[in-house]
Amino acid sequence: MCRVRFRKDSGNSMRQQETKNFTIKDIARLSGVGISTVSRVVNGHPYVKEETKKRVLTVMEEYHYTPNANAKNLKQISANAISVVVRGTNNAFFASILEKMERAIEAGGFQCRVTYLDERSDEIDAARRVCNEKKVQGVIFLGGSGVGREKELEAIPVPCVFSTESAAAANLEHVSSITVDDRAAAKQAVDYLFEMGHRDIAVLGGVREALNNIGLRYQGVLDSFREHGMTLPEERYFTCLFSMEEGYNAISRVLGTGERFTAVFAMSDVMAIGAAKAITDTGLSIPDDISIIGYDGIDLVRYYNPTLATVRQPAEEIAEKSVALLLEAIENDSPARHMTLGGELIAGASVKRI
Amino acid sequence: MCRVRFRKDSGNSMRQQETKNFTIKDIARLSGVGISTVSRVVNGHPYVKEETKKRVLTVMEEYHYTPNANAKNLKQISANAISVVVRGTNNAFFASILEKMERAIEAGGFQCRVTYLDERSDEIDAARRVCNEKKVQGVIFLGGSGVGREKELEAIPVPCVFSTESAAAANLEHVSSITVDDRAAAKQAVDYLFEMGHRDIAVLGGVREALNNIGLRYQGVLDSFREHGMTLPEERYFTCLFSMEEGYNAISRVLGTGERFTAVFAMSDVMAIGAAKAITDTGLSIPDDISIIGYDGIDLVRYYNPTLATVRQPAEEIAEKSVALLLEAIENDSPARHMTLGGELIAGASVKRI
DNA sequence: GCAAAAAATGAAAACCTTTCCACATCGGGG
DNA sequence: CCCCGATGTGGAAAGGTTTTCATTTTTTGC
Repeated sequence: MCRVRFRKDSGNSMRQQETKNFTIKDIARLSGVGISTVSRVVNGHPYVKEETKKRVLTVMEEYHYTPNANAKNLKQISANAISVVVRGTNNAFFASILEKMERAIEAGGFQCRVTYLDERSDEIDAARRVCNEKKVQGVIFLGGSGVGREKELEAIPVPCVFSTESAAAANLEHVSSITVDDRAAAKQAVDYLFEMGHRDIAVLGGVREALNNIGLRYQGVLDSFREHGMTLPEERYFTCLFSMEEGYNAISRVLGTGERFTAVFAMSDVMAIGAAKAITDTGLSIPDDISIIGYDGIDLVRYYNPTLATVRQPAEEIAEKSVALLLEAIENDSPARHMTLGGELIAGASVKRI
Repeated sequence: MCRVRFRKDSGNSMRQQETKNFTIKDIARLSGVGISTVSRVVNGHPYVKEETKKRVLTVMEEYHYTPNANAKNLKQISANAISVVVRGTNNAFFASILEKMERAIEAGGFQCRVTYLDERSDEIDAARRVCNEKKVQGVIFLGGSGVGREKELEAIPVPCVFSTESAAAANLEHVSSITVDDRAAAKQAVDYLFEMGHRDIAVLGGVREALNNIGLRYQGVLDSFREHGMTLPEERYFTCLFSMEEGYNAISRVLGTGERFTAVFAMSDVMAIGAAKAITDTGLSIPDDISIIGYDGIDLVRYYNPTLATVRQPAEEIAEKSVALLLEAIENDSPARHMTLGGELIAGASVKRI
């Protein structure tokens, strides 16, 4: 009776199914009221007689009515929502920040709308789209940089916060940023290795570019080497992508050639885990033969064997501050701010004093 | 000049920013053509003079025009899209399936639209909403069961596939399913432990309910015990949630009481990792003191120390078959099918023969 | 050159909702 | 009894797009 699904009886060409979506109009007709009354019921507005409301709700229930969010968003002006644009799914570090952001945003009385970006898509484009469509009042970019794109950012009509990427557009009045001092944090990691007596240190990282996190972490590495009166030989920097598999492959390859070093700094924990496995698979021991320290501070490092040392990026604080800054900008029209947080060295059984 | 952002000059109450979204109409006016022409340019339809097209594109570029997806979806009938409704983010096993599904869907010439569900939301509701709004032609439920909700599923006007959850609604002509034989797969894991000489086996799993995956895996465990002429003592079944932390806590607690066993079967790999760390933190060795085998076959098990034995659910095949079944149902109107796949035992250094 | 076919274009309807405005009903106070 | 405010209700416009249909322009074939 509430069946809404038909198939064409023919069995030939277009077997597309015909569907009838119940609209607010149908519900209005079926319950003998006007569409505005149904709308009021749906949205819990006052000034609907109790009896009418009950009748409409019954009909809605019976016909499985669901409001069409497209039409709603198309019409509605203010949604009290914040959008988070995340670069890449499947990233444990971002996932943990995102989770905390969601909580903070909801605690602030806003809805949270997450957009996941794949490699192909552009974050500023995505943000503009979200602003247009969903009528959000602020945007957080998680893992996007927006560097050199001031002109396009200008076209975004709501306050923005760039979170975790080092180089946010710093000269726009509506664009704030929260970043970790990657250079100092990476230096901490390498300092720690030196402090533990290591002299032959390898670095596992990504492609070094001047202004991104990787470049900054690399600078931090160099800082530490310099401060200890040494230099990082180019053949001790191994480039790979940020995944366990890539970390594994990179280190396996190197160790396979007979190359040896006493410690590795990996620019992300997942890389570090891949590297760690490569080391043990080669028959070497962590930390007896090679020490290893990662970067990020994902949960997993605590559960790995041995516990991995790392430099923790303060996910909690990044999330909270990002949201706080954005809410402030939205609610008090306060100017853009740029905050830098510090990393925290987390010791672990993966580093040995030699 | 292409600035579209203003602030009210007052500094007092409503500091909401006023925005002007450029619409297709604006672009039409600004480039001196009709709106239908702009629409054709945007969507790459034929029958637009090269010159006109160029002019419109220039204007679009200049004013950062982005089509409003709400309006688009509101109007558009057929989108050639498939929706995947995923229960829960932050699940490595689902993430790997999802990734493969996305590829398969795009290879099949469809767009893939992912909806992530949090604990609060209902998957069938979400699916109905997606069907209404986005005009998708099929739905895959990743990790949803739909059991006992035939009536509601009937209201979904497109073919559906339930993926990975054991108990899909089996009597609807448009609802297919792909599942793993959890009972047999779990039995394999425990059989393996018996085969390796273990007699004192503990099980780490979730809340057992008759018809869900956990319940089936539990049945498989009992099957194995029975076949080996033994029973699983109730105090050897530890209930916990599916996370590293919970696995760690559960096993730590037990080991802390001095309780001992020679092997653990954990009903998910993340649990197994937590458990493994709890074991080593207690000063025991894997596999010398306690062997451990997990379930799922996430990538991480290969990189853990020691390599974790597991029963791999064939993620690749689950994804491919799910999509294939759905495409078949969409394109050939073929009837619903229900497939069961097998698990694959992956040996690992975490299990020792005793 | 001319007719007809093909290409190019624009106007307007439709998609589903919210919201504004107008109207109706109903007590109660004068 | 009348008017008024409060309460309840419906009609219609608006929001941005796609699509159909009609119309104009261009090309093609003879």
